[in-house]
Amino acid sequence: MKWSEVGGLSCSVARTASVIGDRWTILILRNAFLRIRRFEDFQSNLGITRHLLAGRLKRLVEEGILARVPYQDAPPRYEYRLTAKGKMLYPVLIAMATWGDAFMDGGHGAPVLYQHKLCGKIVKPQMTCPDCGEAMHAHEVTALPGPGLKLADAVGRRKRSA
Amino acid sequence: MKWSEVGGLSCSVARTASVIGDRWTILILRNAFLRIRRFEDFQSNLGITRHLLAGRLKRLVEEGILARVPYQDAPPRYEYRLTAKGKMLYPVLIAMATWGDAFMDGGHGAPVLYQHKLCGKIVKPQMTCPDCGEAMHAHEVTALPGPGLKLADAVGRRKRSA
DNA sequence: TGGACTGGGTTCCCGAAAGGAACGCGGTTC
DNA sequence: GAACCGCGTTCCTTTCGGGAACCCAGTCCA
Repeated sequence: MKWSEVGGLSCSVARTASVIGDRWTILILRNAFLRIRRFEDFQSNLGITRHLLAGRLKRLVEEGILARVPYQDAPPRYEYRLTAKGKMLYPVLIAMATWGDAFMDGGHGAPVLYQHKLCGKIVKPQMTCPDCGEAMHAHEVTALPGPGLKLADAVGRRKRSA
Repeated sequence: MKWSEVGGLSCSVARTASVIGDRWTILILRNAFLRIRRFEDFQSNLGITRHLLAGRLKRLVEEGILARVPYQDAPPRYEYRLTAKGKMLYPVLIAMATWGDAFMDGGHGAPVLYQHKLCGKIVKPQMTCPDCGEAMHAHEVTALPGPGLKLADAVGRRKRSA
């Protein structure tokens, strides 16, 4: 399955999903952002089987999202650290956390709070337009074909009936 | 597997991942945001098997992310529309699209551009702090235990060695 | 100097889920 | 009344995930 081209167009969401679009990978990244870096720590913290963890870490390293770096020489040991590319996934994780806090908290409130170091406030991060600074919601955004578009999409085939 | 509690804590990311954390579900939601609403359209657009599509749509309806609403009476036909809860997932999809555009474009540029209707500009949405308005990056955020936290996390067990 | 330990994996087996394709079914159109 | 449409469901095969055991180099300790 060529996930990156699912949907009849070269879709950035599909390409991203092809890399981080499974539960374990998302949770590994979450832990990576929480400064967990070692095989044993990922394994014990997540309860993932060693087998799957090895595969996921390998994939993330291949994709340049994690880097396998030595942290001691004798015996040689490695840890997995987010690369710059990996760190750029933070908005995805934060968006998921924010949504989960809002809708899946089971009535107990958010399990984790996010404090913005620059201003010191506990905040719920939001997606904004870098141009006008306003929050961006689904109905305020228009998707347009870009330069990397390869194939026609089904959008517009059936005109919005609402 | 109780995905919502993986990691030894009731994690919002895990809870969100338990609902939308697989490739097909993400792509279905992407299409839903692109105003695709009908079984046949999802199926032909994504190439997903009818079997899996039926299951994913059912799950998303159960979770209150999509609503199955009739659009004609004879014969009775239904379409799947994002609920308010579903629409709140837009930041997750936008974050994924933005990341994919930045790192997975294969050198061809972004396949889809996002125009903010309020200001008319083509933008790359970003995560910001609603308090101070600055962009939020991974190293500028501190995660703190919140009221919904049930169990101790491994964070802090091994003090940041970097 | 050899036994236990540690970090970081790999192998094996089995049951669950995904892929692919065909089938079903109520209702409508020609 | 045959074809068609929208929306699924069933069946079968292949792949993937869960669980546990095993491995292995290097170190620590007696």
